[in-house]
Amino acid sequence: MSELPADVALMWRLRDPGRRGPKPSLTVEDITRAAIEIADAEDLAAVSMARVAERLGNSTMALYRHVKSKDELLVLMSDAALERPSPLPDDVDWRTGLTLWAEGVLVAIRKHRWYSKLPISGPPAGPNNLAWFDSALGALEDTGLPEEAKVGVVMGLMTYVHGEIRLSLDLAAGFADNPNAFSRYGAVLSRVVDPRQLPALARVLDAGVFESVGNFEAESGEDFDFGLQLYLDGVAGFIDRVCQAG
Amino acid sequence: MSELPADVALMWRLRDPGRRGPKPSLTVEDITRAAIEIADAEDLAAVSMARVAERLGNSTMALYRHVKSKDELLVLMSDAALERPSPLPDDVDWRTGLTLWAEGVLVAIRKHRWYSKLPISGPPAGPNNLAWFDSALGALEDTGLPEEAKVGVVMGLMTYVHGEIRLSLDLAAGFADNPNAFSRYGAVLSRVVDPRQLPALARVLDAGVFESVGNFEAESGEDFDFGLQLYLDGVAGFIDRVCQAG
DNA sequence: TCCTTACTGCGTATTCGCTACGCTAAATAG
DNA sequence: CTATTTAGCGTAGCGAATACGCAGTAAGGA
Repeated sequence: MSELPADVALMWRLRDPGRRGPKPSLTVEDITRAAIEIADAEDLAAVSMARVAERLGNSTMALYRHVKSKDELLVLMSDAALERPSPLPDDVDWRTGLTLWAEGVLVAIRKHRWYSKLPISGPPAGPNNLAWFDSALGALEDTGLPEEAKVGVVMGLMTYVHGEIRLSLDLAAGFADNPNAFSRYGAVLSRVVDPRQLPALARVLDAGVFESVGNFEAESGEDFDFGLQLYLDGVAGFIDRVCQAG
Repeated sequence: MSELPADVALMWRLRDPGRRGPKPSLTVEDITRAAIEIADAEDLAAVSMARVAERLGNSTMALYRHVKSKDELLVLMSDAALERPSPLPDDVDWRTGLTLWAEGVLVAIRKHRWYSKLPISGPPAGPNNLAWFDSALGALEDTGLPEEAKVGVVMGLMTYVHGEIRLSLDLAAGFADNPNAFSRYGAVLSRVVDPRQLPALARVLDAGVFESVGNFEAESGEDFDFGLQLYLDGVAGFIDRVCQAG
């Protein structure tokens, strides 16, 4: 029985209950929760070991008895911040299932706007992340795809969904700083784009695409769904192809 | 004539050539180039103002005459690190064009493995980023899509491509640290996944999907192309639908 | 020519972050 | 009761970003 990586063991709460020594007054979960609360209230950049310890009424160095480094804490946060997915209804087709799934991810991450600023440490390994992974795979159960293809489809979907969320949250942050940033973007580009050198972009600007002010939240939701449905269209074609061949 | 944002002005080299005072011994391009060289050779984390200044034979604080903050420097790096796209051949259809485009982005970013660790500061605004944007829009020129739809398609594509690159570069980094990390991943999961709670994932593990060791580079390239083609399948359907309706 | 003025380079110092190290005290095993 | 393990934490080292102000330099104007 080889050792599991330390962060995985922590996320799954697999620790031989240490016998000797004083009772811990802190748990890893406390630390993770406190860090998440700070990030929620302020920013990921506001999460320092000192701030977390202060919020728990402990000294900075006490945290290092429970967490090897700040990076490890970030890994723990990346699993703990996601709540479990609610189970998909049994009677929906794969496409509805994956759409619901994607919207669920969106809802879950929107509660923690710092989430997509976390560094990627590796493939999903914590209980919550794996539960989401499982949920998406489950939606493909009746498609008849081979397991490896399911993994490919779900990986691509995760990439798209996380990328889109990252982008829209970051743009939303810039938007909050400066409410007319979006229409201003069109103005800046038209000052700088030379139609000789960037003709296609110039046509887009002429068409006024970046001038609509509108409701930013709503528009970014539309973009999210638009790209998602394109990807799912592709998946549908892929499933047809595989199943006719099989 | 309203002011452009400072970073945009710097990226486009729009600065009234200062008249009085000593000749600058540094330029913004020097600074940006030095920072990129450090990041290439070591890591994005190795880029500190002190290191950049040292490499240029200047003092740390001298940099601040040319760059407002380190964040601004990162923005400059994010444009300067991308070389211009080579023009797409004139006679290819949109799909071939976008595939070439995506591969070009992949090649360009692979030269700077720190690229996807940069924080997103906003929509593309520098000359190189906009050239890539223009290039992708140009590939859709003959499709008859309205300009706004082209933008949506390209935005989704950028999201997917950048997300996939980010993921694959980060996994590759973990892989370099520990060459059997991938097969180890399967072992870790099977230790931790309960088939009762995560049945779909357990089936994937049983099928041995995470046990192939193989050539990691090649496999990640396949995944990249697989997801890309799924997305482009979706775009093809979208174009058909729009053009039939129009 | 000489002064004014704007601008560059840079030394100093502050503030903040992560974390190695080692001490003290607590709790348990034998 | 003693030895051992472990928790909390104070101190200190190191490195990073950057505010501030001084000194020297080159152009414009008299």
